[in-house]
Amino acid sequence: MKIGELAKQVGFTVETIRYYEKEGLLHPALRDPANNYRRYDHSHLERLIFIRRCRTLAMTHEEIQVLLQARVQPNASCETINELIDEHIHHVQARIAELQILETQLIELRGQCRAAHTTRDCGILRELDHPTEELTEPAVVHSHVPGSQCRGGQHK
Amino acid sequence: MKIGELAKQVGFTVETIRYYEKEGLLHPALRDPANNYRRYDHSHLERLIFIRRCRTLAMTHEEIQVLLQARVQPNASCETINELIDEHIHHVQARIAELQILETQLIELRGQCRAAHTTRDCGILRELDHPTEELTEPAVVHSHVPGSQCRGGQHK
DNA sequence: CTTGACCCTAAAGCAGCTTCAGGGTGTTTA
DNA sequence: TAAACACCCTGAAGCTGCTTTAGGGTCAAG
Ligand SMILES: [Zn+2]
Ligand SMILES: [Zn+2]
Ligand SMILES: [Zn+2]
Ligand SMILES: [Zn+2]
Repeated sequence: MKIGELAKQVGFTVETIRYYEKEGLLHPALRDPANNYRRYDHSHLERLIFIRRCRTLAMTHEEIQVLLQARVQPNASCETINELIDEHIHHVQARIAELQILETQLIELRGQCRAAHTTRDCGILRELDHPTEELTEPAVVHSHVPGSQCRGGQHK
Repeated sequence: MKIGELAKQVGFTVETIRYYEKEGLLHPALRDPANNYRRYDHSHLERLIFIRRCRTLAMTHEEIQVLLQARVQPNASCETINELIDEHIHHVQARIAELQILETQLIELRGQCRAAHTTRDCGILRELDHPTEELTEPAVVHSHVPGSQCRGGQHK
């Protein structure tokens, strides 16, 4: 099948699939000699489904590579896999903890302004200007899983 | 004061401060005509402290710009500020919710392998290969606050 | 007068894509 | 038969918020 159909089947865009090939996550497809189009078979599809599931679980390409390796070594011990998943769970839990601290701080900050008034008298700005507690220290350390930063608003 | 001292006072690196100037978060500093070094005064310091607090709270530069604007318009209503903070709290809460779903899924996945054996028989790989439930759907939608993805391990 | 600490700029790198620019292929339809 | 349209290709740049690198000037102390 051609890349467009593959994309539809697995739920990636064609660009993403080409990107994965370039990154080495997906084996290069055979090319149709007539037009140089990529041709995919069932093994590509299975591999992409696997990758998609891993990405859905927020693994890095590096982590996924390890799992893909293990997948083609059926006689090896699965200890590596277990460790990887365990570590990854820690990554996610660490990020959750960071974000929960953030949430608390933000809600407290929000509480500094109840009624609408001029910015001059806004408790929020005041708080941001003169951090009261030493919450100046980064609640968000750079743990392995990002997600502390707030990205540009693409929600309409 | 020079950039190095300012950096020490506010806890940014000099590179970050120069970067903020280039991005328009921080007003360009006056330059010492003799050597072209940047010279900072107290207002720069205050502004940087404000920015630092906002970054600690995981706001984007865009969000911070809005707050900085409000800060220099003392007679405007602080409604904008309240809305911004409220929205930002939602960003964080949404990301926490996503990560908690992730956590649940990962722990369930981990439960597929109890004893160590060969990868051929590993329940984890099996599960990743053939997603049982339709958890194939992205638990991690791209909400405004990132943090679903797991970045390359820089923890030693 | 050299060492070391500090300052400068411009460009590239990070993760994981997405978007763009510029062009070929292939089927359908007016 | 030609235009329209959907699909394919490549390579490079853009996104976020910095950090790192390369390559160089400035200045105080020893
Ligand atoms: Zn991880
Ligand atoms: Zn207010
Ligand atoms: Zn936000
Ligand atoms: Zn196992």
